[in-house]
Amino acid sequence: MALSERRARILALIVEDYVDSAQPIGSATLVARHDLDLSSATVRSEMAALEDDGLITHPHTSAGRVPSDRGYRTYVGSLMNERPLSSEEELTILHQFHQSVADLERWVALSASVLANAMRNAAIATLPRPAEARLRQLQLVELTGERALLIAVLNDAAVRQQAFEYAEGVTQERLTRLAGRLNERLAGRTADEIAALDPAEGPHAALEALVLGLVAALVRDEEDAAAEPPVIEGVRELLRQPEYEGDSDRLLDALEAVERSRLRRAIPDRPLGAEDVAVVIGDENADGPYRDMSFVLARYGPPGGAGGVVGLLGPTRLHYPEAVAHVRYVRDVLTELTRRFYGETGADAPGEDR
Amino acid sequence: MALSERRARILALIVEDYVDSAQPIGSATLVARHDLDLSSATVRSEMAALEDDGLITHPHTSAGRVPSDRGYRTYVGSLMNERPLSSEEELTILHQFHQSVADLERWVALSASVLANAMRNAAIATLPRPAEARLRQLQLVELTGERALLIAVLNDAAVRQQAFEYAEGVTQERLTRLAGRLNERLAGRTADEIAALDPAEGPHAALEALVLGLVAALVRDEEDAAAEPPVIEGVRELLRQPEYEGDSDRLLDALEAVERSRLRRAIPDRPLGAEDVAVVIGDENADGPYRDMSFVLARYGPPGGAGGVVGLLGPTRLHYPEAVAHVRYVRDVLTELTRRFYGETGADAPGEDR
DNA sequence: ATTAGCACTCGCGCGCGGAGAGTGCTAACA
DNA sequence: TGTTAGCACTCTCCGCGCGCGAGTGCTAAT
Repeated sequence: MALSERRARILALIVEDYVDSAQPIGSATLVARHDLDLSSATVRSEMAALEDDGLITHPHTSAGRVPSDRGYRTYVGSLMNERPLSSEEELTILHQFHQSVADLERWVALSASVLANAMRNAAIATLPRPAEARLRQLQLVELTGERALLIAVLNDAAVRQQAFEYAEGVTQERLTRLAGRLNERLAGRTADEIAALDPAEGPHAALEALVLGLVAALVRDEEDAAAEPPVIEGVRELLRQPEYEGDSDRLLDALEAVERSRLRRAIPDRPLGAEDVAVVIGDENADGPYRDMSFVLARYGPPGGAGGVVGLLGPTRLHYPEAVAHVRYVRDVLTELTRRFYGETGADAPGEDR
Repeated sequence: MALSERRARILALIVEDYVDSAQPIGSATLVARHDLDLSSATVRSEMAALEDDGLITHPHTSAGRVPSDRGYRTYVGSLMNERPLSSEEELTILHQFHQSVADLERWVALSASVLANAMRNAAIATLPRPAEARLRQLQLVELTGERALLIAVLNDAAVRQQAFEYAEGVTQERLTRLAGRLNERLAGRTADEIAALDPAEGPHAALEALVLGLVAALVRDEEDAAAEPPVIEGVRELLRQPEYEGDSDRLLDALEAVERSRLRRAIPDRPLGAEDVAVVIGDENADGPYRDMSFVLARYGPPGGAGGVVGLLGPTRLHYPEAVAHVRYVRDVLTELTRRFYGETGADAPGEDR
């Protein structure tokens, strides 16, 4: 059931007006606001048809029309045109990155912050996870006579630490020697490879086995995209949206939805394609609290390399064209920064020198 | 103007009833609920006196009485008795710590979580900061030809990292030698001492100076208690309190108040005494958003050693006796864990073996 | 197919009035 | 002199009815 051009036009106008005003849109208002060459009666009959198709609804009999989730989906899928950012907008965004220190974690948080600000909604971003985690180097530091710290540097330059205890008193010197020995055997290995290694013989076998186990666990965690919940910014922007105004219950529900541990599960774990920006609208979300919200997500990071997810979270009433454009651009910037951080020399990307 | 015993008793009852019910307390209700040997008229005249003293107020003419901030202050200062925790309550709390892994950062977050749960309000905790930060050990790891990672382990077992770039290509081997040399010179030094060191001579002088500067900055940051904002747990518990029910504006204000960067500034930086639990009530707070909230805070950590702050944040209508008792106990547990983590063998403390 | 006209619906804001909780004052009482 | 019963008074809260206005759906004319 392809929409007639006129009907599609009307749907698009309803979506756009409603996104702007957060008010149900009436036929007369629509005609007036856009100087349509139609009477309000005609628009009404088209609206009735759109409602039959399940693309818009009525809050109640005597109110204007509001897009349904399916209506937004149709709009996003085939009706909207994706207004790319102006170069000023791009510069404003780039500028914020250039002011920050050269640290991947900051950049990730900054991405969310930039998106949240630009779109006046919440934004999320996950730290980059390598496609495959390998140990780069480990170090052992004595804390007290029977307590030590294991520090592991991974191939994605992440530093993980873990304190542990052991029975016998061990000196820093012995720990350093052990670290040196282990580095030779473990550098560049994956968690599985480390776990499969033959246990050592000799006097320090117990300690060595202990450390081996810890290292394997640390490396394994690193691959697990779900390990670290995403950062979220702009929660207050989100909650200031009119959908929550004066409705404390919905507001608290939304607050529950943006809890980091909950978000970790809500983000689709199926890897997003490299190029596209995914839009998940309302009831397309599996998890309850997100049923009246939308995600606009993209994967960042070089193809096949370390990467994460960055994107927006808002009510279904989102400025989708702007949202997609912003997410796309921030993703591109972040991909380039990631690439540069890991020192791969890839093709040039949107952000120029710094 | 010392309160007569009867008047004090009435104030205490008003505070306690109001804390329980969140409803203004009328004279008749008070008499009925507590079987007072007084008529409501007598209570009314006492209430009028308490109101003259500024200890309670009227929301409006025909409503019951509500404690003022000064009323709470008087109650906390001299009227309440500090119900210590029952041993079941203590065990429940200890239990939660024992189930967690042996990691100080987790423990700190857990403390806030435990407090928030027990008191159905928000709770905060800062990571421990050493009284004096010293470098324990550093390590340099090559990332790419012109990018490396500096890892510093500090005397409080904290691990800090910082990526940096330099012009010439440098091998891991050279970095390792440099790290070894620097460790000999820098181990156990404070930021000031590191910054005051003579710059190196020779071929790697530039690189060495760069690393020295970074190390000094990292160590200095560590001493800065304000560097890392406190963790906060139980925000939703707090916002579910009746004071915010149905009032989205106040709710959003409170949400602003619990933002971590804001909390960092709100926590009194004057070091709390070792023993006491500090209660900051309503308008005793300098910062606006906290004017109708109360903190119940305590310092944890061995005296003179590494420590932080743990405590509660709620509306002024708090169960102060329980709050103080809980904060005190969690502080004691956390102090003991901190002490154990750093390997000092101090006197025994509440938590027993694990 | 489009449109003007029209009756109808329903949410929203407003004013009103009564119920209920609580106060403050006064006068009587021990 | 402190305490208490009695009473008038004050406000808030809540439900109710009502009119306004925006908007719909239908019908009949173009």
